Amino acid sequence: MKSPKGKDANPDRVPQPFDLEDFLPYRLSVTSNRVSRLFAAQYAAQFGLTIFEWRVLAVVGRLGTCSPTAVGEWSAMDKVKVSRAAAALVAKGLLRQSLDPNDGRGRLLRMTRKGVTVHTGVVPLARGLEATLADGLTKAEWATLKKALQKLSEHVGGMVGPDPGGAPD
Amino acid sequence: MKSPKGKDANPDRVPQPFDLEDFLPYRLSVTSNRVSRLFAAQYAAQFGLTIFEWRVLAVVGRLGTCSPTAVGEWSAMDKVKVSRAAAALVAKGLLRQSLDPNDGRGRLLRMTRKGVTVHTGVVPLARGLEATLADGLTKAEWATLKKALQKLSEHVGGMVGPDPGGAPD
DNA sequence: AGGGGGTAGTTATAAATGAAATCACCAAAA
DNA sequence: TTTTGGTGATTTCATTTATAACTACCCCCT
Repeated sequence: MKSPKGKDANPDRVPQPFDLEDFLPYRLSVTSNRVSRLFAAQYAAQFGLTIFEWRVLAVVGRLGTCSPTAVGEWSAMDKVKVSRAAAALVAKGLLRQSLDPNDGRGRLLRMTRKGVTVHTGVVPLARGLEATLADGLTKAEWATLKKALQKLSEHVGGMVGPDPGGAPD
Repeated sequence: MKSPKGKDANPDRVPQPFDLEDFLPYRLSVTSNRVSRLFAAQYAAQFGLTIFEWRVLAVVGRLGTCSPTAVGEWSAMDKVKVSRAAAALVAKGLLRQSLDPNDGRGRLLRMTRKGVTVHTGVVPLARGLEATLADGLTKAEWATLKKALQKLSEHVGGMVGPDPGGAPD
């Protein structure tokens, strides 16, 4: 329950009331976490994937064979997360990792047949879940939400370090 | 950099392109994390507080003397997080914890004088930072963003377990 | 040709987290 | 009054996650 019922017969609070409920960073965090948990539960239940694994799979699906670095750039994940998620996907047989013939340091990730199968299964799930989110809002609200998040993200991105991947989708 | 420059001369991607960039849960997560890191850095630098400590302080400031459970309800934090953050605040001398005279199991949290001082210092910082976020958007976008997050949060809250507090503000 | 400085990716170490166990207590029923 | 089931809060422990260190390599410069 969000706003506990009981009367607050409490005298000793500070003068200028500050409400977390109305504070955007808080709202953003709470909403993001709830959404993430919902999606994570579904990815896990239906395909045994974590959010980060799903992100990596999505990027490799999108780009085709590509480097872990590229995956990181497209998924806002740091290299450690990419490395671990990719290793997990390789272990599950959804991805293959090979050496980059053009750069001895680099690696290349590509989907296996099984990876493609899973990918084509997860994408509709993701889209479907996203659609159920959209259900709760008007078309206009949804559009503005997306745009506003994008703008906020860029605006803030300028005053903060590189993305570590953070909380899951 | 978000969209790496290089042409993708890559043939082997899946048929139906799926773009993480355009996927709301992803955008929400990335934005939330960036905002959280920005705020966390400021709270830490200026007042030596973590996000969770700040949340607890904000709630106790808002409600006055109250139980850890109440703090959890108002801050979307689970009891373990509240317990730890409260302990840290007590150690820092910003909060005092006492026994609930009406219930031997319960505890009561109240701010010390020092706690009040810090609170009245952090609140303007938080408001100021929030205002710089708002700078990046139009008034209308900001308002819709808040409303949309609220609605989304409630909409999703219905299909997911209780809030664990998750990623910081 | 052989440093020096830099990048790609992985691995190790330390700190943060969450689930479950624990402790102390309450309140209702027998 | 003792038992039983349950709640508030803390603590423990296994896992997750972040930070830092490391390995292997590239490339430019001299």
